[in-house]
Amino acid sequence: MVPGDAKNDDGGGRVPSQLRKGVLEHCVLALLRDEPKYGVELLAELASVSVMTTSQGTIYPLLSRLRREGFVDTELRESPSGPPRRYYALTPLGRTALAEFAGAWPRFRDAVDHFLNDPQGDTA
Amino acid sequence: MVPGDAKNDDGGGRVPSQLRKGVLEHCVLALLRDEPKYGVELLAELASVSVMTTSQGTIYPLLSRLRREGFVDTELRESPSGPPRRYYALTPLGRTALAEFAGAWPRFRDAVDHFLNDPQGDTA
DNA sequence: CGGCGCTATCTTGCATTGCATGGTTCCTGG
DNA sequence: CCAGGAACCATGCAATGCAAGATAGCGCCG
Repeated sequence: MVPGDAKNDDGGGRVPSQLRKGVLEHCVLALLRDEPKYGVELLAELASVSVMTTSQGTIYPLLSRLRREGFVDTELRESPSGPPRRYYALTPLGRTALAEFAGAWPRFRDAVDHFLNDPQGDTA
Repeated sequence: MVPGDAKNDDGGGRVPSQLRKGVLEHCVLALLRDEPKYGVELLAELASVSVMTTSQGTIYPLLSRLRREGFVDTELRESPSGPPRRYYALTPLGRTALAEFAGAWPRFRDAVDHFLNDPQGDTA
């Protein structure tokens, strides 16, 4: 098994992996907002908030997609020790997508909160 | 096309359909928390919060899955006018699943908020 | 100098799940 | 009887996270 892989994080609260669908991509864009980062670095920053822990098999296909669709630009840089790293940087298109998601997310989040807390539409 | 179908709700705020993955199912469980409901009724209540608008092609396979996995129990009742309706009611297992999700959701929600608002881990 | 392990990237195949489309059944109204 | 609507369901597709495995550069230690 490849080191750095993440199994199901049952400790403390299992979050169905399906929840991450369509969100992980935008979290990655958010992480790139201020500066370019490379794959393993992104993986570590995601894992710093345990529910977002994911694996290389998830992040690399995702990054390839972002690149193919023009949301990020890449640049190969040498590492001080180890193989070269591929850095990903937001393009203007990527920034637009991030802003769109940032606008849509609160509506979605509040909708789920609504159904969980007030499923019958009771008047509070 | 079947009446009552919902296309992409672009008006007012596009929410990627992938976002709903793994959430819709639990919203349905939440809607059934207090009383049994039938398919078209669930569809209408979901649509009352526009970002959750979905179609029959989504809800019926989902309900079948919930039934197959023992989260809901079903009962056929006659309608005052029209074909009989299949009512879905939560089983104890379904309540457990709902409670689990209700516990996991806030962690997930806060994680996304974190990345969107504070991607670099800055101290506020 | 040669093997081992670490960092880092990438590929393949699969499972889950929302969605579009289309079809069937039952009831009501003309 | 026929038209139309309400309600249910099945099929096939597409998006995407994931497990598992392959490859390559670099440094350490024997």
